[in-house]
Amino acid sequence: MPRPRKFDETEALQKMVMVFWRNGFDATTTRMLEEATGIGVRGIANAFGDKEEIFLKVLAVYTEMARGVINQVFDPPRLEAAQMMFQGLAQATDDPEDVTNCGCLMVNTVFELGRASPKVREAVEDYRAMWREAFHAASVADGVSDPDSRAEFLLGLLWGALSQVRLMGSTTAAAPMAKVAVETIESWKS
Amino acid sequence: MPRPRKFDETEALQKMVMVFWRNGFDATTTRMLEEATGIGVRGIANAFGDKEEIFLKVLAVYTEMARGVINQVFDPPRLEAAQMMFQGLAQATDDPEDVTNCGCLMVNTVFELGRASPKVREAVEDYRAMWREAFHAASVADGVSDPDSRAEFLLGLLWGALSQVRLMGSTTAAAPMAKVAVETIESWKS
DNA sequence: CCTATTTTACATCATTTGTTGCAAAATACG
DNA sequence: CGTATTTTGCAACAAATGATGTAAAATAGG
Repeated sequence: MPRPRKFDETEALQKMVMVFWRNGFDATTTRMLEEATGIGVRGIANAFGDKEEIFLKVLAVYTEMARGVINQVFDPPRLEAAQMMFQGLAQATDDPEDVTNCGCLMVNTVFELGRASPKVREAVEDYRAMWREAFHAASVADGVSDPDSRAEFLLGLLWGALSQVRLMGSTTAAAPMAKVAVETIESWKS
Repeated sequence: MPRPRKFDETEALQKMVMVFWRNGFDATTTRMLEEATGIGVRGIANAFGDKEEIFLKVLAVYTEMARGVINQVFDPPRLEAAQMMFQGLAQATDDPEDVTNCGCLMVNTVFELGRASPKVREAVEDYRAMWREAFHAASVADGVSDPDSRAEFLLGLLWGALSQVRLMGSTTAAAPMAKVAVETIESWKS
């Protein structure tokens, strides 16, 4: 009985992920979301709620994207997988418009919103927990001592490297940090 | 002949440094600057210019503050000084209102403004160059090989650690990264 | 075909916020 | 004491922008 939607929800969400990823929360205007999705403001608000609700849905999509990568690379969970993550992170992208040169949406979000929104903070914490667990499982699988601390350290190093990417606007900026990360992990083995 | 100012310029600037440091550029409103300095908007604009000009002056003050610390700690320039920097960075502050728990104004600024303002970006680059040179001089003084890369790496690690501070809102968040930084530098010696 | 229900498009509203105009106030010099 | 010049405070302005009201449009079921 109702009039059907003219757009695909998940497709629209993915487009909005890119907009927020590239511009952050504040700098993303409703007009930009209109242009990116082809949907009017009213339609967006009708389907996804207000700006914060949209952003939370965007963060959820982003988290699932990352979860997919993690599940793929950390199968089986190994420290080598962590090394691959760091190496891949610092790999140069040919396309200057590549969104990965914007760093990580979660890292950037924390800097922008800080502790302003509890729900956003919660989403970021969940995201961090996901990575922490991946690193922890890898540490356990390779039998290193004190996997808790190792995981925490790797998480910090990852976020630091992503900060560098955002700062310089290029994934190559993380190369020095990635290099030492790989060497450090290597020294943990055996 | 002119009417004299009711406030001290450098004192007002230092107070504004704290406001921007704690809240960032966008979240800092003219009203907050009024409240912090006790000067009206008109007086601030009259003395320092518009918001971007104010911010640039604030960045300059911040840079000089850091330069003072660097000159003190890196005298003489030694890798041990770099180690002390990292250790001090991760030291817990008793006061939860301590502004150092907000991370580094320069790091936070890059995340917020990105490449929006060329002048701001230039100020950040100058700030980074200052630290890079300190690390470089220390590397040269201790005779390590490839001081250029070492300096770049230490700079990246420092910014990564400061990202962690901002993220978690506490200097203790940088402890794991500071620990590995100290160990890594230690391994360079001899 | 008619109707109920949702979507859509357009416009408008309300709020925030950086900026500026204007007149009064204050001081140093002649 | 008078005046020139700057500062100050109040207010209003202008722009950006997220949100919303309203009516037309579209579709599925009766």
